[in-house]
Amino acid sequence: MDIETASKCLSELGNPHRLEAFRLLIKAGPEGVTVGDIQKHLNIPKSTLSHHISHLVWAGLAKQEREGRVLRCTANFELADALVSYLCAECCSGLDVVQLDETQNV
Amino acid sequence: MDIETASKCLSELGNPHRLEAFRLLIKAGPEGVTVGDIQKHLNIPKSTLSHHISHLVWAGLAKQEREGRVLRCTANFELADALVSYLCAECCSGLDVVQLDETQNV
DNA sequence: ACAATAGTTCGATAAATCTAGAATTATCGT
DNA sequence: ACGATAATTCTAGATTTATCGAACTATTGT
Repeated sequence: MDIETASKCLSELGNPHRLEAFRLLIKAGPEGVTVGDIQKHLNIPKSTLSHHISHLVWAGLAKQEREGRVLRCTANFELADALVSYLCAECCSGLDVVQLDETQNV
Repeated sequence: MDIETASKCLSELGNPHRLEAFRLLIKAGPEGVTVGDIQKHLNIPKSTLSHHISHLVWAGLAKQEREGRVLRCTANFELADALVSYLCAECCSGLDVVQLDETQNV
């Protein structure tokens, strides 16, 4: 992960609609969700949503695959992990971050 | 950390100049660096740099304190850590992230 | 008071982004 | 073939962002 890739990803995630959509993709796991599912959560016009999803795809953070009439979206988990690792290594002090992965409430 | 705060921070870090500047602030530690120091690294006009730094300050990611003629910039380490923790919890699978904090090369 | 240094603020321009309706494409069921 | 569903692409306007020279403010040393 270089700084150009990182800033590209951060820029794309730096939009409330896209961050929320990406969060849904991550939470959905490898099965992903359809564009329609995302729309139900975000409640924005289809064309606007489609534009945001294409941003995520362009940045490599998500991919889309057709399944009949629906398009299934999945997160790029490797890239998401690489981005967080980059931020851990380069852009945070690392004091209070690790334990959050071990357990959320200690 | 809520999603609005997170997307605000990510948006500000989603610019190569600002991400590089912020990285310098983090690496500098609590002593921080001056605006002039940052300019030497980024090699962009003063007014442009000042604009970017004000973005970071506006987002709460950095602060500035006058020391005589120079302005010393420091990162907001708490916010940086909170942002990374948020991303770990909400926006990554968490499989390959933790160990990077323990050691970089295993 | 003056000159030099460090940085910000102003102002203007160019470029990118966000939004969303309308038209279009793709697929499925009958 | 037709209608319904799912989503994209097109187009355009409004807003935001990035850039940077010029002018300005603050501080220090002489």
